[in-house]
Amino acid sequence: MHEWILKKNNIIIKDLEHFDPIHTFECGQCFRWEDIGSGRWFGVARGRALELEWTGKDLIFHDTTEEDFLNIWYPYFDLARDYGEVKERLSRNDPIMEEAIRFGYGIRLLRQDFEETLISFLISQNNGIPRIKKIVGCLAKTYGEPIKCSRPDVYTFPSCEKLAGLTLDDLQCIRAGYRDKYIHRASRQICSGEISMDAIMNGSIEEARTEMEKIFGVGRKVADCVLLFSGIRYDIFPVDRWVKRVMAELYLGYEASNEEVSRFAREKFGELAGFAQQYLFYYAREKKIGM
DNA sequence: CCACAGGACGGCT
DNA sequence: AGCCGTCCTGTG
Repeated sequence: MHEWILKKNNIIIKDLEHFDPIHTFECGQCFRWEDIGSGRWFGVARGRALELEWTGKDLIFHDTTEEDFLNIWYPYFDLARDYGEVKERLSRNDPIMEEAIRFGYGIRLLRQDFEETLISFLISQNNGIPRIKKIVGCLAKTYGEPIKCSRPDVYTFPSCEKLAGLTLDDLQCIRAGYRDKYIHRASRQICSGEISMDAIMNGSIEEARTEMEKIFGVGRKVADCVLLFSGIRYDIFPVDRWVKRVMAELYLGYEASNEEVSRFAREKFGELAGFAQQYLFYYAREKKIGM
């Protein structure tokens, strides 16, 4: 447990290591955090809004309660994990990974809400990050619940229950294109109980993937992203174009199939494969590998 | 005007 | 089981 202090309505973790908001929020795992300047970021997660400040060594949670800090933000930012150990184990005998970690040293894998992660990554397919953020923001604004906080016009991410009640026509306004039918059917599948959350949460990796891929619009890539970014499992290595190219250039020497890249990485990085994927993804984008 | 973007579906062989 | 045309929309 990190030491923290409560000062007025703010909670401060002093001298936090292995964190940088740019690395964490810009590594492709989340779409609702915004740089508002002066080291501050504003985001919405798990039905709460938060203004986060990073001084370079202290992390400040503005206007929050101890209860929300402990129940929501501590797990959300994966603060219980020893990232020093993760990095040490990943970079042992691996100078490539050591270099990648030097670039993205402040990455943390956020434990995001399952439904939000699912819908967000359905939207992500065949789309760039700016447009994903735009659609997700519009979805929240149109169908989420308003949140009272320091900033105006802030909304929760709508639940699948809410989305399941909408028609395709209702979804047209978010401009998600052909993905709107994925949102429509997927949210209904989640609510109807057709999808076994037990298989996803507690099954083997094969069982979890098979169950995820029953969801309309979910293929291997989206399934793996949701399993990783909602904190269900970490021994998983989502392969997209970027990761495929960075793996070809840094490790394999040739462009292997997604399946082969994923197998190779899971064998090499084991239970830390998910962390390795994030360091490599961030590194690939920073170094523009694969453009 | 056309290519293509951080995929998946569905129909074809 | 693998290949490939197609899918909305915004941006270059």
